[in-house]
Amino acid sequence: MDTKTLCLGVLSRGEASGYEIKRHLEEYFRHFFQASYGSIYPALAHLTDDALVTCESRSQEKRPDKKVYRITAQGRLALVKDLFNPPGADKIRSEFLVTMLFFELLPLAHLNRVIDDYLTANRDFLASVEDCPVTDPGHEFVTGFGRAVHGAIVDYLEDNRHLVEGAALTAQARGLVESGGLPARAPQEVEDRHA
Amino acid sequence: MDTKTLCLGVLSRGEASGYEIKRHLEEYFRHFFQASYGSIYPALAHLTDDALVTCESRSQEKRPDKKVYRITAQGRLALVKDLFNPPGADKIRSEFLVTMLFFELLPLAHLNRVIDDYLTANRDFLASVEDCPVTDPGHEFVTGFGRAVHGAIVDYLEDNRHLVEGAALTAQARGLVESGGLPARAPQEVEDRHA
DNA sequence: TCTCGCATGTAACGTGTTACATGATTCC
DNA sequence: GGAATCATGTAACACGTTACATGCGAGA
Repeated sequence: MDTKTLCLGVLSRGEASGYEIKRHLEEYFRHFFQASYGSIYPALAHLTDDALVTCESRSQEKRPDKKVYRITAQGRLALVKDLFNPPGADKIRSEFLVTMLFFELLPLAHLNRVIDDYLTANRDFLASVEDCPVTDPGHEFVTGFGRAVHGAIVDYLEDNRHLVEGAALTAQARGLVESGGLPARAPQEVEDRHA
Repeated sequence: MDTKTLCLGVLSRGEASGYEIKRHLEEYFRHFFQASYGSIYPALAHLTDDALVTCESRSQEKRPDKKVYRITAQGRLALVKDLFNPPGADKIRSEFLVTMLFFELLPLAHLNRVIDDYLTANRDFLASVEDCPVTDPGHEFVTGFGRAVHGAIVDYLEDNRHLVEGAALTAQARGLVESGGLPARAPQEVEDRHA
């Protein structure tokens, strides 16, 4: 399953240009599949070669030409075949979690910022999902899934960021003591953060 | 951030061979970063070229030689530098969710199976996490994160699989009616499933 | 004027996966 | 006898990202 399948899927619901497919993917797939023009346009070219889609150029006034793609009968068949394969395990790559795993190498202030940013990104995602009208049961299911996961992430971070931040704080305080600094204020600061 | 960083991270906690790094990554990172030998061994070779790690061959009796890698001072510096970069957004690719989005192209029985399998995989993950002893705060945080996310997924699927399964069922029943079949038993079956 | 949205594409590059190749030991 | 674990690596292949290249119109 790759960008080609995604394009076929979008086209199975109606004709579209490469640009429109990108918009569509951004709206519905963003949180579990990413695709850039650099993968969409080559995918569309490949699908056209294989006669899984047809392409019609429409000249527009005051706009660049638009290439409208439509799925063919063979394309629908190929899509169903592909969807019939048992889906592979989710592939996840989270630089955030790698950073957390090695948090002891980072200063507390940096850690705070990284966690704040990650929380903000997740909250933004949740907010953006609310504005998005649901079109069909598949979309509703997938959107709800995203809401559930990102909601769980936000809750978890709010309740458990102290695990790493607390450890980073003590490590930092220890460092200050060893170097003759004054660790006295630091614990107070963290109390404020979470008050 | 790539496999090289991961290897440096593991080595920052002690010497290890390529094989051991793989085991370690599987144990701690599996749910948010995957790495195969095909990426680990070349990464290690590259790190050695850059003097970020050193490599020592140890001959073993009754075993193939082992190459033990150790991080250097420059390696530690490179790791910290890398960890200091603001982590990029999580990259997720879920074939399962793509399948759900286009569920209307699949027969109900197949849909049931796919969802059952996905649920099983998530429950297995949760169970395997319970057996895994926690070693440090970073590990604890990251493991708890995985538990929160996969727990939310299991709960969501249990409560909401009817969204797609119900729609698939009505679509299938409509198809049967149109083709002159007998749709009468199907609704009963689904009642049983979720009883 | 400048940025944003519409609109299409390519080329270089990086990175990872899969399959292949080898080989001994231990446990069932 | 066969599978699993320990152990290392390469080569071909697939795939995707990023930056680059081009160009008009509308609105601030």
